[in-house]
Amino acid sequence: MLRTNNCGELNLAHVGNKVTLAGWVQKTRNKGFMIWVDLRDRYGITQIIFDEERTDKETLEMAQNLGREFVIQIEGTVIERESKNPNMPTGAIEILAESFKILNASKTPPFTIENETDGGEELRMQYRYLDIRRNPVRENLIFRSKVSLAIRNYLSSYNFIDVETPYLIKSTPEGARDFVVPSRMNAGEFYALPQSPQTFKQLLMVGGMDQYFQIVKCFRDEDLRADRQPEFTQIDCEMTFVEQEDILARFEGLLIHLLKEIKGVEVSDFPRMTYAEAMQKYGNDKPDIRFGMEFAELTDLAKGKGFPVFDQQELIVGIAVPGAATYTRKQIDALIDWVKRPQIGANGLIWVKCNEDGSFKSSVDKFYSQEDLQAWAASTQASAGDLILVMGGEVNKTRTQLSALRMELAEQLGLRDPEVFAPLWVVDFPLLEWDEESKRFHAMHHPFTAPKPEQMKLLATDPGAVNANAYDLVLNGNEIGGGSIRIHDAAVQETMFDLLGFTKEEAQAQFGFLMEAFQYGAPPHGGIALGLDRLVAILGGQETIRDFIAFPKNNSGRDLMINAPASIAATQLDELNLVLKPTS
RNA sequence: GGUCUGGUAGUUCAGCUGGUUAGAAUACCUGCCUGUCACGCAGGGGGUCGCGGGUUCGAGUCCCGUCCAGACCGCCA
Repeated sequence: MLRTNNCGELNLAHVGNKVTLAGWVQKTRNKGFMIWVDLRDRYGITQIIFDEERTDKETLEMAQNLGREFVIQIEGTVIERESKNPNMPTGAIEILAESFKILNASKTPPFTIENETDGGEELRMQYRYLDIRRNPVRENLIFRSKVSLAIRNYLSSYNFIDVETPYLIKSTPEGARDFVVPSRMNAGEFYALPQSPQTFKQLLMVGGMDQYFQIVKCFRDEDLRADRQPEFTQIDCEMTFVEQEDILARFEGLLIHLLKEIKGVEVSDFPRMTYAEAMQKYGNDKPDIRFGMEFAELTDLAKGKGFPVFDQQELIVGIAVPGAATYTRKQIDALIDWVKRPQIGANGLIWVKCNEDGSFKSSVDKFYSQEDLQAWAASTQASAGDLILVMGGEVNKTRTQLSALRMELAEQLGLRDPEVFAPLWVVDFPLLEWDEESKRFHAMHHPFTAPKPEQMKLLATDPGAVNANAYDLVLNGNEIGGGSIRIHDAAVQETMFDLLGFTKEEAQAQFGFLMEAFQYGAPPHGGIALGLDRLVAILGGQETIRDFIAFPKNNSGRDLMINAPASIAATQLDELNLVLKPTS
């Protein structure tokens, strides 16, 4: 061992001990007569002291030349500090250096290795190994490891078996774009990296594994976001001989366990909300229910009162913003501009101030009486001092727009407290979703999701109306998991592919193996997959997942550190039977 | 594919309606300093203002293009 102790554990009890420490030079403070060196490792910082009287001259001179991030090994004695630092765990002691060795010098790092670094995102990603030396990033990774372990412990205690599934699989047209890997041995053919181990976990159920889980990388070749990476980690689970209730109970238990274990927070009995209800009350299938501002439909109240803008709208819907009646003209105009941005795309925003004296002041006073506005206030559950904001238009669009505004206001009003956790289940998702562009149905969840048994007949007559036993686990406005009861009957699966526009041949070519498996005694089964990156970030009080991933990719899907993706040699292309299209 | 914001010292940023030699903080280097711990003090070095073109007597500043980065929309079964 190059050390007898780490840099975070020594205290007054160790005074007099001869120790050897190794670590990085965090900082040196050179007073001439004395040099202090803060030595850092994963466990903490210990102050090393060199001084004129107690250190030999040569060692002292060598210490003058130590730079930030040098890796050194020092031998010395633990002594009590003359002036202690109560802010650090090792602040009562220091190491009087007798000798030290530079294990490796360091160039001056491009940014400071401090909790509050001066480095920007790009630079930090380029030198991720330096960023990981900083406490916040290191703690996030340790936090992730803790969450991951708690998940394994929980699932193992309920007899889930961890099984690895392959990464080199087959491309399918449904869902996200695949990352594709050329096969050298099979000219002109390609593997795809899994978007999820979906079919494999179902085949494990057919194989009698009964309860499976895997903490597994998944790959989707789609554009990135703060909470989306092209490779991400799922907690993938599947259970046999279960109904929706069983799965919800088990995974509600998992989140309860995690919140208690990791955050010391007690939650129970997650609310259930149907998809339809979520859309109606929050305009969103992953509502943040840490705060109110629920939608109130004002269509009947606002139409036919001579306000031409509203008279022709399909839906008129409002929210009451708590305590915002004091907003100035300027603040309200800013909100109106905000919803008019192309990203939101609203035409406008009507406002009503609920004055303390019970009267109302609105942007549509010309068209609506105080009684009308009173009715709006009652409907939106606005009280004195609140500001009612109302939008109108086509149903889905308007809900989406108002939902974005609701989230923005919550952000502005500080209602999204990262230490408050409000989980819920959104259930009864539609099985299919009509896609205008391709003029066909898409699976809302995925093509293996089972229709609700009592609605099976509807499948032939009105497939768009069929719901599924599909559910999402939502936490603080983020979808952290989703799953369903699966189809286990070959004929039903075939019908499903048919509805999704597959020909028999296509279905056979792409998923024949699954439908064949279903003919060998496939048991009823269902499951769920939770996004680990997102879950960890939210538990850690953040919504950007990058700092919880050791080596994340940037907005354009690049790894700035290793500079990937990169072109490959012509010989490699040859071997893979690939020809590059010349870029114009 | 689209919208918006940004790119100036190693780093994070300021630089107004175009006008002397482009600044601050921090980091770095040198010296001083008898208990520092965000040490302090004095001094110093450090810039192709992303790149290309244009307008102008004059461009970090205005215009066009382009590249890069970030947020978002589309997309993400």
